[in-house]
Amino acid sequence: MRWSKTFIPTLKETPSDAEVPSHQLMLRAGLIRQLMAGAYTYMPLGYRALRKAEAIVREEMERAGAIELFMPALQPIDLFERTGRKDAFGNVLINFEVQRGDKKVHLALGPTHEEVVTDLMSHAINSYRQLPLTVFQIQTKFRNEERPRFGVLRTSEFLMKDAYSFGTNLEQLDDAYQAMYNAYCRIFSRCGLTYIPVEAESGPIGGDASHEFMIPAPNGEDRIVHCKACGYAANLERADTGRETPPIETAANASELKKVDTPDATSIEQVSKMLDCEPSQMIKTLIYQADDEPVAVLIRGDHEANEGKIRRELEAESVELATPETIQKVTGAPVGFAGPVGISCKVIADHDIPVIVDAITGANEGDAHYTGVNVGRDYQLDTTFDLRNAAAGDPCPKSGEPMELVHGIECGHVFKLGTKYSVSLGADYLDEKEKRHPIIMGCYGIGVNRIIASLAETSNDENGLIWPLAVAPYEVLLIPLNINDEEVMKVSDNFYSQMQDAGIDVLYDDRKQRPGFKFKDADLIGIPLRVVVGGKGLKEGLVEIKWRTDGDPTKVPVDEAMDTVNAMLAQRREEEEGE
RNA sequence: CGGGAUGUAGCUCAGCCUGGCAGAGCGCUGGCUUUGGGAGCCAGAAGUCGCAGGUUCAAAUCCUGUCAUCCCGACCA
Repeated sequence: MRWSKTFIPTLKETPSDAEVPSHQLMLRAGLIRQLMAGAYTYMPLGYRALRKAEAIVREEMERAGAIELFMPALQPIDLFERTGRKDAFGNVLINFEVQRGDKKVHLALGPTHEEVVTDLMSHAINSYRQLPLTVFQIQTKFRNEERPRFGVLRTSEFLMKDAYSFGTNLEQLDDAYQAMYNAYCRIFSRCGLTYIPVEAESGPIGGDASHEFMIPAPNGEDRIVHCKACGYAANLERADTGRETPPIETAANASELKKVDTPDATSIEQVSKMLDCEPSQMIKTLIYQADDEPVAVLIRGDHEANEGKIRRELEAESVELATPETIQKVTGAPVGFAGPVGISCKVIADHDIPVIVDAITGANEGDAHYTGVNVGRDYQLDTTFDLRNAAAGDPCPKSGEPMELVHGIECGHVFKLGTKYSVSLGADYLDEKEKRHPIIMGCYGIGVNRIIASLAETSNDENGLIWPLAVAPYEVLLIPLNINDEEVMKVSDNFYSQMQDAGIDVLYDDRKQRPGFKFKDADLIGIPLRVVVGGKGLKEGLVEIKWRTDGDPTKVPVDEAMDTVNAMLAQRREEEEGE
């Protein structure tokens, strides 16, 4: 493609609305343009990259045995009512009524396609002989994000590859899941991304029934803990910590229990400021309503309670923060002054609680806290639990080594669904004994835009983007330095047609611009291989070839240049595949 | 939905406090020169100062409302 004939509006300055690197660079490199919050046009260069990523996804899906189909984005709201997800999605589900003759039809724009695909299979699958089956599609999804942000990382309309597996038993589900998991690893590595498969919320099936594929990036929305030693990684909410119950005994040097006035100080922050202490010295006493029973949960002041873990330890159906009335009843104090000393309900504590010597807690009395609170003497614990979110430095549950906190961009998710949708939408099959069973399903998503955005986010330098060959909009950027120089143009035109003939994706910068201008644009858009034809070099019979990441170009005789380019591309392709 | 910020030329921004001709750089158009890391000179085009209302002789500037965008939080397949 000739640059002069395509449409690549690069920007010298960074638009003020863009904050994260991917957004800034994609805008500046002319890959995208914003229409409104959460909706972007993919410009020719950006769309080429997107389509290359899409092609890799498609290839690997097919290699894994999945079959491509294409479902409607417009869906009847009825399907979401039957699965209960109209309420579950709430505002996120874009839905509206349209007039059709004398009827009103209530439609939704698909945020995902479990309903549609399950409905499809409920009609199309009758027998166990038709299973297992995995289908996929690559299609635009719609979600009314309450807050679209980070440019193209979180949008209300996005390209997603979604696959769904159908099987008769757990072995078939495991096989499909494993096939998808492996395909995802290949996809992300072929796209040149470093990725971490992360254990995620596993739902009703339990075990390792769900993984998210995270691209580590400082601006990622998700926080995960990661053990470098053994590779264990999990969502902050999901992650176990390898901590154990410490000895529960009163410290020998414990100070006296004292009540101090803390007027209006109801938060950890306020109390720590008023009493001039660290939040880690404090015990947060949260009163939860676990089903019908109020329970006090003790968490260190600087930690975050994890309601999922609390619910599991209490074996409760539901856990939520208690009402002010309940708190008043249990603690005898208004909200913000609860503490374990003399409280009148069940108390459970996190592992980190009993080791706090001379802790500070609420006094179960308005405007007052205790200092010098010590386990065994002032309050009693039988044992302790893992009740909080994991934090940097926590020991890994597998290796015991300290874990690090990593921010990540969620680019893929594999999930064992079980029979949730097949039951509610009546997708059954008959087994060999003519017995009816719900089909066992799995679902597997990849955000294709996020592959591109993650690359922009993580693969760049101060001059611009750096594409891997596999996803780059073009593989080679051919630059004649002076289009008024006949000799330069003769050689360049010749290269251009030879490259096209060789099947190389080449962008030909035939614009009437000064060399500096072209070099700056070249670095900005980050095409992997740059071939420069200039008057000076030609006098010695040389052209310059350089990877985007190289410091200096290699000078090559004109008649060897094509061979060199082909060889360099071939080698790089092999390296990227082999990763 | 709560908190914060910003809306002035295609882009980056000044002007607003203290009301009085609508500004600069980049980009764009034409011309000449230049041609190895975002060129120089000359001449131009380009704005409903987000929108609506109010105060005033007079509003980009002050007041009220509203919309949009960005950031933090809440929420989130």
